[in-house]
Amino acid sequence: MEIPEASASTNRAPTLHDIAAHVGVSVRTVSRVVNDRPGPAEATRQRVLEAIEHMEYRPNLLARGLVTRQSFTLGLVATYLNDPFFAELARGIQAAGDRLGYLVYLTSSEGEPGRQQDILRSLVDRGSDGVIIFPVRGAEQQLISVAERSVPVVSIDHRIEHPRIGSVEWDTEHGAHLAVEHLRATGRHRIGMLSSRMAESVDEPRETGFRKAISDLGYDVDRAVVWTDETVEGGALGVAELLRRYPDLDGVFAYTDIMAIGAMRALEDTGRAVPDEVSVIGVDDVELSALVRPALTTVRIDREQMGTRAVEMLMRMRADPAAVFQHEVIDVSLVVRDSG
Amino acid sequence: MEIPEASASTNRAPTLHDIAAHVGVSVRTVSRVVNDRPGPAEATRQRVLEAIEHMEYRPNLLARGLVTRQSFTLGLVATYLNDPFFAELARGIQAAGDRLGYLVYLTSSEGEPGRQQDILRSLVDRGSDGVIIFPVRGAEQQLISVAERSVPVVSIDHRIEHPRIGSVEWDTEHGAHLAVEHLRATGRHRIGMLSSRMAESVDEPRETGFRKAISDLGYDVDRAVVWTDETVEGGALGVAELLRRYPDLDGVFAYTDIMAIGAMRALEDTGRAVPDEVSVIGVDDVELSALVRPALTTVRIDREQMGTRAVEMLMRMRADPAAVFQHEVIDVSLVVRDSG
DNA sequence: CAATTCCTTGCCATCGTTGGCAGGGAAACA
DNA sequence: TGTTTCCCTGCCAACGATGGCAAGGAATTG
Repeated sequence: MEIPEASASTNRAPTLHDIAAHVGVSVRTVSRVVNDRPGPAEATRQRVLEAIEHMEYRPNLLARGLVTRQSFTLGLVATYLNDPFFAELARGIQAAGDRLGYLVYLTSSEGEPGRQQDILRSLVDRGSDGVIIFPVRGAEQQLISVAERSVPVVSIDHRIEHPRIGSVEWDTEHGAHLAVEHLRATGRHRIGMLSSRMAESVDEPRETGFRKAISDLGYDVDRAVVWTDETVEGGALGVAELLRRYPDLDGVFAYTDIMAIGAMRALEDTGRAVPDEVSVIGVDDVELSALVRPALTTVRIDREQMGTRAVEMLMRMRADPAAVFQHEVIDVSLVVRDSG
Repeated sequence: MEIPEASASTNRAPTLHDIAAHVGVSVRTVSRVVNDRPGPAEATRQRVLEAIEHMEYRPNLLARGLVTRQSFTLGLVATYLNDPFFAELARGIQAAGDRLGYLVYLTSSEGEPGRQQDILRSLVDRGSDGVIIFPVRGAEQQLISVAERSVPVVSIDHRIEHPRIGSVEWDTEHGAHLAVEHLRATGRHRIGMLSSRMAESVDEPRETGFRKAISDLGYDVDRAVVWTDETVEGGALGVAELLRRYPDLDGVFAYTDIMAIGAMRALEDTGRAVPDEVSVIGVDDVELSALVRPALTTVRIDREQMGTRAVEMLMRMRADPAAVFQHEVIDVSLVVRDSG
């Protein structure tokens, strides 16, 4: 009564060694059973399996990863975690990874190159088997470093010209066309775009599509674009700037739904009715867009499909490290609701 | 010229061994420098640091974790990833973990015990240093198993009576009081509650608070509660059921904002004006709630603070595994907007 | 019955790191 | 100059798993 029982419940987890000792075979044999590899006789296999069950053995994935150089871990680097867009994308990626036994590190760069660098290092240090990333514009070199350390990288929504980096993109240039054409078909002719601050210094398909689509309208295409944050506030600020430039503004094409919603609120605050006086169209089709009033007209991009395709591409790159230049483009479609 | 240069760019990452060989010291010495431990002379330290810099050495965290039994990895098990509530919580947790050098596995149980079990195993197998979880009700035993494998567990919003499991909760019973009192103060007397399906078989503070707060209204408290999914659709379906029971319904208290929004949409669809005919109050104060129209009145629960506190508690449990019974309660407040 | 083959199993090294301990050299003391 | 002390440094084992190879035994063949 005086010696307290060793707390069996907090014991170290059993290892291959413990199972081997218990059954009376070698560690190597147990390992073969665990990995379902040929060798062990049926009788041995059964005894080992029983011990595994009974002792609640679970393989140590750190140790296994050290030898096999596979951690069954994936990294997702989003931009903003609280943007519902990424949440839905993460869901698609997680679901796809899940089927293959992968667990996902979810992180966010907050759009800062320094943070992105830290995160990428952190992922590589932990032996991630691949990285799916919404790259911060202008920090492509970081991705190249990762890829050259033999970690597959898939870039989302932004093509990077490097033989070891794949990409999955939406055809947002086409999406911009659809949006602007819809605005024009409904009689709008003073159309501005709220673009992303991240797109300011690079060619961005949504902007390109927008510029092309309004180029014949007879006013300065460049002034029709405002760069701002990809947030609700950013959208509100951006539309205020557009109104300053064009008091007769009657159509807005926003880089994301979130920005479009900010724009709608700001327009209402200045007493302009949406869509009666100004139409607003976004891009993404986040769940929220169907819930706000007026419900947002938007260019739908399929995030579940994106997640699946990105993970599949990663797996292909893993299987064949020499594979080169993979770029996939996913179709988009216009969802017409009430805002435009 | 005939022998192609070994592609330096895709070489294996350098190890302690490589650094040691390059500088001409032992692996042990390099390890000491990397970990900033006393021993190496200043001159040696400098030479090693230079080599580390020059060869771009990064420690292999799998190998380190194997020895030290620390992976600098945290697991977060949410319920639904696409619920903005969790996205904002994840953000708080990630920010807190980040400061301490931890990376976060983000996963979702989808409310299914089986999935929760798989995820927990997966996290433990990868040597996670701790788990923060929104537990599936009725599957508490799974958490206990994890805790007894010496992995700290912090449960969110649901207390589990076990010495090795901590919890961080919001005072949602008080929140329910605030909500119902506000409804009554604004003249409502036929008030129903949309509760969570997960709460059907257990005592749930929000329900308890609700029941107490309407107990003197003179109608059957039990019939005033409907259990439904924590989704937009769930909210819509639930409010339809409440209307069937009480055609003169004039107040709704929902388990979450998302459900409240679904309820608002369903009420509008039946021609009932919010808040003129029926008031709606939610719980959470997700970003979305300020954006929908009418803007949602809600019980605000602070998710950033929650994330920080949960991570801090995990660290305390790690530091002192014998620590027992930690339960923290975070205050809530009513945010009055337009819906009620 | 001896030789060959196949099936099963075990031993040893390895992955990249850290912990414990011992040893070498220089500095400090007597 | 001999001895003690204190820095530094390096060797070996360990963490928990897998890979390559060899060895033991049974089964098959000549």
